Amino acid sequence: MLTRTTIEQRGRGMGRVSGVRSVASLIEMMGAPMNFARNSEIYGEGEPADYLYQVVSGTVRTSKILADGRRQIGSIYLAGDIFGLEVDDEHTFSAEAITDSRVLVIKRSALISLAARDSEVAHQLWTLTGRELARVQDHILLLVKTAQERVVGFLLEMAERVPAGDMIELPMPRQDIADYLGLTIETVSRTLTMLENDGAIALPTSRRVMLRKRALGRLNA
Amino acid sequence: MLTRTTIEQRGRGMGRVSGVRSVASLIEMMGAPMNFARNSEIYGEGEPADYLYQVVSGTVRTSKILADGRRQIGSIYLAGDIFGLEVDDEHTFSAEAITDSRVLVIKRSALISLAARDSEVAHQLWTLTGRELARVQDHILLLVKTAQERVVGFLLEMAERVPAGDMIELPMPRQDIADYLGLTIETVSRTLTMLENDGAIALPTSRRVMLRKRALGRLNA
DNA sequence: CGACCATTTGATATGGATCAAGCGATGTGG
DNA sequence: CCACATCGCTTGATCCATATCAAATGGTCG
Repeated sequence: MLTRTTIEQRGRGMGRVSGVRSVASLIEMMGAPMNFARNSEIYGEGEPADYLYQVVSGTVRTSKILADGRRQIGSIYLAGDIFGLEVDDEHTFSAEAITDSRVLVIKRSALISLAARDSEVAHQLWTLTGRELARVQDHILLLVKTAQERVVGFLLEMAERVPAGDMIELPMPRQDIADYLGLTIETVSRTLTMLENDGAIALPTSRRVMLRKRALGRLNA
Repeated sequence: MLTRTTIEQRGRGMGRVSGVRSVASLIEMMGAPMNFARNSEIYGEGEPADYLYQVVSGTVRTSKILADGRRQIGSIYLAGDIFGLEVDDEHTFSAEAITDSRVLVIKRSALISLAARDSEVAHQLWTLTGRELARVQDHILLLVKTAQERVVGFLLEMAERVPAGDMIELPMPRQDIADYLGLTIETVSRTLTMLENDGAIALPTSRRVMLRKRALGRLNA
């Protein structure tokens, strides 16, 4: 865990930055790198949302534990994705590294005060939140479908997001897929074997999936 | 349906407005009133998102039809709520009036250009999108629970949002509740009668619900 | 009163959860 | 280098919550 001091040092002086207005490039220029081991917490639910994060490598999830102990995964972030941005001052979900991950961290207050002066930055913050909203809305649509449709939807989403061809490497174990889709690991597993039997995918290893998009598209009601 | 001309006329001159920076009050001052009959469309999925809306009276839903014909309701808007704000240029859901409704309409482009000059307005737009995000995230948590928990969650949400005591008037028929919760009307109906039998609610009419919050809270895992 | 629509109630079917066991890869200690 | 423990995944058997199909009831408006 990086110390607060280090982050402040790197975050300092943002007011002087000029001509750079993409939040992503601000993070890339001034973010402090931090490493998180598999399953370690990046921030907790209810904690003050003091930082904004960008995934450099690895995979991150946000999640919430329900009263009955079940866990719901809200979002999944892959390399390049920005997460942890809140409009309120508190994180509404917690965030954990799914695999060993490297992220860049930048102070939220610095961005917000920059946004007050620079309308381009303000627009970017808005856009980031809007993208998040769009993803969550898509997620809702997934959650009301059948198990097969959820799994197919998940695979197609991953195929879009990991820059690869038809062979994708799942960035997470079955349990995380299940908690993202609101299913059990057994159902996820069975559904994948079913898809394999139907020739819609191939599973050379449990983490590698060969997608036959034509067939999947047909199953993706 | 109000003509475009009328809306443009009222929307004109926003640049001259000064000292008023809440989006809600901008809409109230300059919005054009429109009326929509029960079940009529306010805007369609995929249409350009040229306007922003505020409910004056009535109830509005946003929805999407899934490939199999089922309908998912994304959000519900009551008097005072702002809806239709998009970061992209297109509406991702359609919006319909659940009951006869009156809404105020304002041009999105006017707000966006105002936001470019006025950081307070920019911050407001961001906040509105952030609130929407928070609601959708809560909605996701509802959708992975049992039928009883979903219905209880819905009732408690309504109790918070309609300014009333323990007796609330449901602003929508069973079918809309079902489509919001990802259930069938039969399950919603049965669950309500069950809650009544358990003494957690009373149902003097199908639209009026007397909430015994103590009991409901206990059921709301 | 009668027609229509929303809601409730009933009977049955089924998709996914649960409980349980087996399997295959990875890693560790002897 | 092999035996064994561990962990993630798959497969199997059964159960149960909710969907589906069907009919009855109730409330509203002409």
